[in-house]
Amino acid sequence: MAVNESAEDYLETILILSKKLPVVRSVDIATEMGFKKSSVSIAMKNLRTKEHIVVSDSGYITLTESGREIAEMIYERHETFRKWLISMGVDEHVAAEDACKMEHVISKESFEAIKKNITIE
Amino acid sequence: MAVNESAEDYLETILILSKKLPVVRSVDIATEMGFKKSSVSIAMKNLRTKEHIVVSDSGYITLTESGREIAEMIYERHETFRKWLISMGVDEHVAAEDACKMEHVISKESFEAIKKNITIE
DNA sequence: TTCATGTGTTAGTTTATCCTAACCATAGTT
DNA sequence: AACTATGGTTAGGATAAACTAACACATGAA
Repeated sequence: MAVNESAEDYLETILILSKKLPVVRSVDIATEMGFKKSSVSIAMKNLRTKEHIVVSDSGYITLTESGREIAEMIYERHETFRKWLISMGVDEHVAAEDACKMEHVISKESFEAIKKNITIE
Repeated sequence: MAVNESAEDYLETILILSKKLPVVRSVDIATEMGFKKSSVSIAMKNLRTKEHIVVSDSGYITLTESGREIAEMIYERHETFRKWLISMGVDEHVAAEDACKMEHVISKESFEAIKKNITIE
């Protein structure tokens, strides 16, 4: 179940894209993340072998149970940190960037403690 | 002046060690961080060429002005996050670990906002 | 003096991610 | 049918940061 930071980012991006696109393809991920399609291709191969995603014959990517779990965990952290920082007056762009990094490095225990203790707005 | 995460960790460790040891050597850093001495040797070479440290003939390491600045910034963040997490009930060990990661990834702007808004204790 | 220990360095390896470049397949257009 | 664009894959390169292994050097003890 353990994944590295890079894989977490890809999974989160797939989740976000699946909210706004009818289907998610490698090239969509590459565009969104600003990576080359070759990099995404290899990352998808890894996620596939770890069974965090399934890829259809047409190249449509969907999260598996485990992939979705990771993606949603990361996404929740992202949104929590981002909104919290913004509510304290941090620039929106900076807040999103910092949230994007903090979301990966924090333990479950610390995140739960923070979530319980902070007030947004 | 920009340094990467790894270099920041080394500088912070040198600062911490200099508070509790009469002199700081490569091997002390290796022991503290759990790295091999060869890794530390190379890291010290980099810090030396960037003039963040000075190494005496006997191998004693001291921070330069710029090195100390970085180390103290990181250390302040570390202590702020660590104490804050502990004050919210997070296990001491986990708090230290998470602080050690958060300290590197956050922007100055976000850190100042957090520092202003959190209450420790 | 010889030998073990402690410290530091160097060379070369590993792993993780990114990259460029080249290629293949499909589908739509002329 | 031939061309072109789109999307995916593969091979190979770059970089960063750790590693192992081997060696140099100094010092203190047998």
